[in-house]
Amino acid sequence: MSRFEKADTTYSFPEMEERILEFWEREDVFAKSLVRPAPNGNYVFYEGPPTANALPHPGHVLTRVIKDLFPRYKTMRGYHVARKAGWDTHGLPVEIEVEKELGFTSKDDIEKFGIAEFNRRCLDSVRRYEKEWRRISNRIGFWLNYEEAYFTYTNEYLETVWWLLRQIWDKGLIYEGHKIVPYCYRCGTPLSSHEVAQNYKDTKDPSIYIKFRIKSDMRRFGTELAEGKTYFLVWTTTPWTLLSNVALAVNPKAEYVAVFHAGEHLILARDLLEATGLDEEPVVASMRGADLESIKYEPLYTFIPVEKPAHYVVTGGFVTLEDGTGIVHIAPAFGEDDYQVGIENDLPFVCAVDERGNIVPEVTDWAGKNMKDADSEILNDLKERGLLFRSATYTHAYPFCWRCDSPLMYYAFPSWFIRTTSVRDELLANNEQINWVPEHIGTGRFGQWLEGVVDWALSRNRYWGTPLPIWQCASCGELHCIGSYVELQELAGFEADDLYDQEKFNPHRPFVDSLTWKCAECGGEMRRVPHVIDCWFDSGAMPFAQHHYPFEHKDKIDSGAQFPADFISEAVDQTRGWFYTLHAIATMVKDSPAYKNCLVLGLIQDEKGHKMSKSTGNVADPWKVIDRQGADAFRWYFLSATAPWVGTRYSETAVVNSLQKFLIPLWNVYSFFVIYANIDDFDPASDAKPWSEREQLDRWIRIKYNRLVQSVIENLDKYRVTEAARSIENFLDLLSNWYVRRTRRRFWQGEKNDSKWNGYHTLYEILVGFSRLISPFTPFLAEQLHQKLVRPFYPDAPISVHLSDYPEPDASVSEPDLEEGMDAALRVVKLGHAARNLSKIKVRQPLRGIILVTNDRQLPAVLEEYCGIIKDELNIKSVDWAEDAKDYVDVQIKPNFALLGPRLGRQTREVQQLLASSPATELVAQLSETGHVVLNTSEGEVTLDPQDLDIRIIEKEGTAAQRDGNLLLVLDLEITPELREEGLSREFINRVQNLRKTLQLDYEQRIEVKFSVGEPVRSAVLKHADTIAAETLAIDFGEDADLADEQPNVYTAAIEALEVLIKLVPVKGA
RNA sequence: GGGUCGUUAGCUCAGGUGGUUAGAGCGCAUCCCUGAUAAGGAUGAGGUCCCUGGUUCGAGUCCAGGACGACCCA
Repeated sequence: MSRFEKADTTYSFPEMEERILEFWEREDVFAKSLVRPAPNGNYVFYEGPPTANALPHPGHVLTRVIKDLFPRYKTMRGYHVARKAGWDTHGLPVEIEVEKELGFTSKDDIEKFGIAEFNRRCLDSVRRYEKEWRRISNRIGFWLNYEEAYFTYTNEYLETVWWLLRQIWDKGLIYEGHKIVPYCYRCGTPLSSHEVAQNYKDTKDPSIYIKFRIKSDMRRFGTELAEGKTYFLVWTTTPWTLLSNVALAVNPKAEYVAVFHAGEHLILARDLLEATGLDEEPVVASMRGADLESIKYEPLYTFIPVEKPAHYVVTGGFVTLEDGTGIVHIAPAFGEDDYQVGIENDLPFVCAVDERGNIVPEVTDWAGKNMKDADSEILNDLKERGLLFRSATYTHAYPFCWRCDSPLMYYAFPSWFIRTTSVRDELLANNEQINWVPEHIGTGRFGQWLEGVVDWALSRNRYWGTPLPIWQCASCGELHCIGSYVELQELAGFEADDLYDQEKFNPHRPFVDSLTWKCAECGGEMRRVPHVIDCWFDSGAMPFAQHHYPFEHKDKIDSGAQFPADFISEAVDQTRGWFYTLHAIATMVKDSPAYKNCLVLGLIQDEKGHKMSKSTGNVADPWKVIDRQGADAFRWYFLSATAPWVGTRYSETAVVNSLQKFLIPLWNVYSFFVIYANIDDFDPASDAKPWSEREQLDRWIRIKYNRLVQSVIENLDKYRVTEAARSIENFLDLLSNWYVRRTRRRFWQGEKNDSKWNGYHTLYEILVGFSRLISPFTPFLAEQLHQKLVRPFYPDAPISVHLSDYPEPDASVSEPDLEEGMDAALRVVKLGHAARNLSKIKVRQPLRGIILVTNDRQLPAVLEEYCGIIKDELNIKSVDWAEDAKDYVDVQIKPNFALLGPRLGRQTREVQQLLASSPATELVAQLSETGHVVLNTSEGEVTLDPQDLDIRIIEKEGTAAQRDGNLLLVLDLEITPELREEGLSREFINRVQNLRKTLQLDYEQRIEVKFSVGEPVRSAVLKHADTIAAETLAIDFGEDADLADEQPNVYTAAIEALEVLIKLVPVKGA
């Protein structure tokens, strides 16, 4: 009868995991973990909502592994971790996905198709991907509360977003302005930077130099310039923007000159004289850019009247001297820099081109023409007026629309902004309260971003998103921001039975666009502005919106129960995404950080170190590895391989490595335990001896285990995942390769004695504790151990390992002598194996002994109790300490640099040389006689005390010796006839054991053995017959000279080129 | 163009506050162990610690400049 379920060594981890998933589902384990007693209160985790517009890739799996680790850990440590799932459902990425499906190329297609239906398709798409995300999240054991997941498109969520916007509105932080965006006039849509980056092409544009005639008095720069024939020379590649020119910009620090050319004076940067071919002309004046500020010039065109002062020189650091003339023409409608300059100098906003790329009617000469087509006509006009200095063509990289290949234009769109610049100080102050892991993100990437924060461009000219809740009066321009559905209903007076059922009331476009009311000021019609908002605002609103705050669950936020978060974690690309929007909204609305600890993950790269992306097609499918190696292997790889914030090169081989390093050895230890516990019918619930009565090795592994618990908790509390995982690996190595290895013999003993029972109890307790310790890391294998080791014996135990308490370190577990001694023994054994290797004498051959040499006076006493283990492990008869070290070692003396360096300074090097050139033995003799060493240096005598010297022992040439620091081990290589016979008998045992294994005999199967072999093996085997019989479980053992290899049950083997015949017959019923 | 991180063995990565023998795992070679082992152990080969300069008695480590790579932002 077996108490423990057999643990095959040919085991499929993925299959085991599938069974455990079923078990979790059947028993509803996650739900049960949520209602566990939580004496330590809440640990708040925010799930950063994935945008459900594509399949998850390995990077997402990493994020989800980390996001699972801490909630599991904290739950087991007595916290309640609510962890609502969430999905980011709005936004351009989703729209593009649907546009692709429907084969759309422009916004017109969407409007023809119908916004309502288009939005419905967006929702369908999101739902579809959400299923895939749930499937993989579930498979890797990422526990989240999907039952109560938040979706950013729901009425509840959206209402909170409106409420938040209203709070920000009430603070006067929302305004309308212009945003320069890359824009395709054919598709009628702005493009995101990602789209722009897809289609840069080399293109030919006009390269023209134009003269702007100066109106101001230039006399102060020289009398020659007073005559009115002085011009600014300006370069541009977009003649059509000249229609919208309102200023010229110079670099205030650069040097400008006026040159005389063809009867006129031209002003440009000195550095660009040669590039414009004016370097031969006489320079009549020179000035700083700053001197030119405010100088007025005649506008080239006056089709559009300006309502503010314009057409003068401004200064700006962005003006470079790399090409052109060092004087830049400014058209605020058509460039980011230009727009900023316009704001800073309060310039008028002139826009001579409409949204379709055509010249506006006011420009009577070219009204209705496409801007590009107007280029040449404008050129001709300037030429006729004598204002064109030179024209050529110019080849440069320029972005084109990735859909229709039209050249993009940078166009100033009316947009709504949040004035985040006015809360910059608060953003920075709240950032101080966040613990960033790694630290540099907080001060670097994130902190610097906050310092240079710009106003948040909030609106988007799109369809599938949270509508901007701002209504404007068509007559007087009065604005109103809506903060709740009730308010909207009162104003707009629509019918809805249920404001939270989208069948009855859908706050999305197009319905919301139809709601209007009379302006309170003038009686005009209040209409909604047409925009939706940036979907990043949605995700940043999740701390509040996931609870429909403040309309419901007001207390969760106000009491601090679910705000701010204790922990969030996403990849580094979220720095300016979710990390920022969470922070900005929380700061503006609550003047608080939104999260206390933020673990920033590196990006997962492909095998060549490049970011995985859909467009390059190097995205690995995580399912392959999960199906083949299992989720635990995947998880362990991410958690142990490298620091999570360092980008990791991902490959299946790497996952296999981590499987072999951790999961397989652990499985083997478990399987070993099960084999012997079943043979001996071990009952874990039986009485265990107190630790004080157990063996050294048992107490030692418990000490190491206790240290492990301490280390894992310390590291996890600091969010140091890799360190925690590595300490687990190191412990497993000690458990498997020292504790189990050294304990095996105890389990092999035939009778059931205390020593054996102590071993079972110890290994059992360690394995059970270990399973809890690793359960946040590898939840499946941990569960397997719990189910097989604990549940059958302790009916009252939690039904899942994830419902048990996390191990706590036990301060009373400490035996410094034991720990030091065993560690030293390990060190000696390592040296012994190394020495045996050098001597090429295998461990099976017993040797007389080892001689240890050290100048550590404590070591012999420390090691005394552990000589038995050393002898056994190294297969030697004695461990001796050398009385006279000189026979085995030489001495090497070096300065103790850490002490002598600061004291001697420059002399250090000379002392080093003197020590190296003096015979070490003499120095040692001097030291033992006088207590110090005196050296004659060029700068006088130097006296060195023992602590100033680093005395090392080194092995003499030609001995089978190995050294580790100041411990040297010498192997006695002489093999006496007795040792030789013993060695041969062990060879024989090995052959029989190999046979047992080949024949797949049960571990306890008794056998009958006959053998036939020549000398010298024969007499060795006969001499040690009793031992051989005992070791191989042979109840009948003897020589049979008549064996022949054709006979049944007779096998051949070889010992040192000598053929051995062995007849092996299992004994029935024994 | 600005910012952040990185560059250490064939590969993947460790190397608080500077201290003279730079480590681990994988891979390779040789050997050992195996009555838990798809395992494990040992030894070996394999390093201009990206380059240049500086600080220092002493630099993989600190400073400056540069090269290359990745990412973010213009």
